[in-house]
Amino acid sequence: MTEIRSDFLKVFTERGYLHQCTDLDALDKAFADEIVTAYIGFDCTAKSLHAGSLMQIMILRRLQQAGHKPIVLMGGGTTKVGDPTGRDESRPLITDDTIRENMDGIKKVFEKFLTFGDGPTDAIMVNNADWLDKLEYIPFLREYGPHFSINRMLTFDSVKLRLEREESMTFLEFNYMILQAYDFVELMKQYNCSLQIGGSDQWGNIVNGVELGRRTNGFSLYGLTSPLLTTSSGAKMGKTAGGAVWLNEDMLSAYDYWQFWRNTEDADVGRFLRLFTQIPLDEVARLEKLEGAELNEAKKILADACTEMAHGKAAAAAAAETARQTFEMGQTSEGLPTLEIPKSELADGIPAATLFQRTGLAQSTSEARKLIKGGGARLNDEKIDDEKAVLSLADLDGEGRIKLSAGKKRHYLVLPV
RNA sequence: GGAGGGAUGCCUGAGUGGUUAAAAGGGACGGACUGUAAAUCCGUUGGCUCUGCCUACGUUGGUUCAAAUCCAACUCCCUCCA
Repeated sequence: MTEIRSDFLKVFTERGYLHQCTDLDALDKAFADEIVTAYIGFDCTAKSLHAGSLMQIMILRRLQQAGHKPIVLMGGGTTKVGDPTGRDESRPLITDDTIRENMDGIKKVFEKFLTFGDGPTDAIMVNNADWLDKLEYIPFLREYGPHFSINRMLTFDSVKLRLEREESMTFLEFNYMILQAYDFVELMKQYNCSLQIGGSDQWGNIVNGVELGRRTNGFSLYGLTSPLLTTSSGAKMGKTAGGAVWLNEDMLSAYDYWQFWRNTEDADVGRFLRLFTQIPLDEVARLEKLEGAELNEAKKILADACTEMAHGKAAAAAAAETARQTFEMGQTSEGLPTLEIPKSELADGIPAATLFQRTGLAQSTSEARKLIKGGGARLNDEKIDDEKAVLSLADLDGEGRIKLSAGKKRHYLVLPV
């Protein structure tokens, strides 16, 4: 193909967001000549999005910065059906109430990354339940059904893999791709949205939408996908000791979020800097060349930049400072996660295992006991040897608090009140 | 509607009357080594008021001194036939 001309696609390819495109040349021309409206859909299966969706969010942010219009499509309708892509089993059905709650939680994160409003390049958020809920079965089937070939649908990975693995796929799930295709056409009609972006696993769904638009209305639609993200050691992106790396502060603290990025594998630093920060490419090139322990500096810059975007400058700085005190100075920092317990309870004595369980450092008191037995539990930085140890006021440190640690990285402060 | 196969711990998957909280692998967590990395090695991996007790092999009931293992019914899934 010829040289890429548009600013957006230049950034998109240089930074490593590009996986596939339905027609890169034509799309490049569109981006160079006009304001393109593009959308990415998000399922409402949890109260917050997690790091796995961060790449899509960054893409919308970049799109807006390059002078185009992003649409955040909330899957209020499609979540009721459940995307079978990449799943061996049907999703459990989610109730309407839960979907609504999830959507409210997810909305919050976009305000941090995008500028919403009524201007030509302001982001908008729409909910596909607005049109999907109203569909009438027979008219919909008659109008759109003829454009879908079952033969073809069976060849899409989302369906094919299920059938090959001899897992069942219900008719409900089978319809997901039809609805997603219809979304695209609807967004084109309502908002002149001509581009759908998504992860590479969404390719089949996206292509369906592009074709449906062409067949029903003669639209010229485009599809663009980003690579599926895994860490260099092959693990799925977005897991940490405590579970998923949520983007909402009430699901995962800024400190833990910062820690997640700080713990990036060496081999991923450059890639993550390009994908998840806006640090200039020449600076990224310099950072990723650092060797050995020096690479840790790059990881801190990555963590700072990511945390700043998701939680704000102040929270990022606080998280970095807490980490510095905890790991580099070996001190007890105010910024660590904190649990308050009644002073009277501590005066009576409280088993260490129970306290570990209450902070969440251990899932159960049994697990806490095993942690102690295995030598991974510490009290004010001293190893706990007795799994039946009982803590009391005598265990408070000079500052009047107790620091509990599970392993080297997970710490908690217990404050008597 | 008919015939057959299946449902085991976070996941995959062995076990087909007692020594089974249940092999093995994966994942996860902890330890060692390091650089708050990876790889490697070691340990742990149902819960609790923990030398004991309680719950667990789809659900419910039964046989037995004893069941994940045998029987019956039910639920769900798969395959083939109509």
